[in-house]
Amino acid sequence: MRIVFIATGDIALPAFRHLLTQGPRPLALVTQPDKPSGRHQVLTPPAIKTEALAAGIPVFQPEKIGDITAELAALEPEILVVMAYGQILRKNILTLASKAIINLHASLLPKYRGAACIQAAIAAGDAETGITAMHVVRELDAGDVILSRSIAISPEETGDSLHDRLAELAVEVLEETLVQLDAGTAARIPQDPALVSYIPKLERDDGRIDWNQAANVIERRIRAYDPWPGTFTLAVVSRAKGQGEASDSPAAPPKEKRLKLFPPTTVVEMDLPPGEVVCHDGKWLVGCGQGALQLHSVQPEGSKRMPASDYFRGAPTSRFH
RNA sequence: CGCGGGAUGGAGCAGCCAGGUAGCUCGUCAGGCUCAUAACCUGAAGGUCGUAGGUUCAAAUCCUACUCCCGCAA
Repeated sequence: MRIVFIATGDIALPAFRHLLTQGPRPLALVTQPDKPSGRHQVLTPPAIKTEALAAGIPVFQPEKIGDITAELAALEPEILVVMAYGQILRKNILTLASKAIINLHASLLPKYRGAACIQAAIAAGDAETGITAMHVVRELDAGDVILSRSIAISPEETGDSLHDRLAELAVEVLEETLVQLDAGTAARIPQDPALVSYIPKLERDDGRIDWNQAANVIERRIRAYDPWPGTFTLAVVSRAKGQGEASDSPAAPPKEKRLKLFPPTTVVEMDLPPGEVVCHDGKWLVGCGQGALQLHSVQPEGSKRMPASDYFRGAPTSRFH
C-alpha cells in the first residue's frame, strides 16, 4: 500500500514508528517547517521529522501544504494518513490519494472536534475518550467515521498521560483502519450533527484559573492542561519588608507574580472565599466557587517547581486571583 | 544576540537600592514537657552568600565577565 504520512505532533510518533517497522513503509512524511522554539528561539525540527530522516524517509516541510501538491501527486499515494499536522488541507490535497485520505483524531467523534480534544475530555470529567479514524473532508474533523477505539480516563489522568496512551491506541486504530480500507470493508458512518462539539485551540492564557469555579472543575482543568497549556494563577507577593521598620517607601506596590499550578490537587469540602489561601491541618487550601482546592505542587515565576508548603513558607500569600 | 526573573547552612525566603556582626519560617540533632504526638518548651550543629576578577579601610551588598536554573514567548 502506498502511504504518505502527514503529521507534526508527537502524538503521531507511535503510529509512525509502527509503519516504519511493520509497514507499509511510508513513501514520505509531510510535516510543519522547523520553528523557533525554547528560550533562545532556536529553530527546532518536529521530533517526527528527525525520526523520518533517521529512517531514510523523504521529508517535506512546506509552508503551505498546497505548495507541494505536485510532488505529492508524483508519489501516487493510495492513502494519506493525517494526524496532528496543524494545517487545514485544501481541496487539491483532499483528492490526491487514489483510495482515501484519513485522519486519526484523539476523541470519540463527533464529540470534541478541534485541537484541544484531549484536554477537553479530562476537563469535562468524561469517563472515556479515544481515537477516531475518519475520512478527511473540507470541514475540520467532520468526515465520515471509519472506526474508533476508546479507553477509560482515570481520576488521576493528566493531559500528558492521556496523550501518551492515546498515541499508543492510535497504533491499533491505524493498523485496523488500513486493513479495512485495503479489504474494502471500511465503514462510513456520518457524524450525528446533534452530538457535534468543537473545542478551539488552547492558548497560554486559557490556563489561568478562575477561582470562582467549583473546586472539582478546577481540579480537572489542572490535570487536563498539564503540561499544555499549563495552569496558573496570579499571587500577590507581600514582601513583608524585614523587621527593620524601613517603611519610608510604604507605597512599595504589591507585585503580582505568576504561579504555575501542577496536578495533583485535591478537592476539599470547605467554605472559603474564592481565591483566599489558608493553611489548615498542614494543608494549603485555596477557596473556590464551591469547595476548596488543596495544592501540592507549584512553581513561582523565575523559580523551580516546588512543594506548595515550601512555596508558602518563603512567600506568604493570602490571596490568588 | 527575542524579552525578563533568579543563585544566601538540608528546603523555601529576607537582607542588596542608600557597603560596616549571617537573619526569618522550617528541617536535622540533643534535652525537656506529655498517656501520647507531625503539638509545645529549651539548646546545638550546619553557610566558600553561584564562579572569577575589580573598586574600597571594609563587599552578600557597588562594577565587569562567566556558569547554571527558571518565567514569557513557541
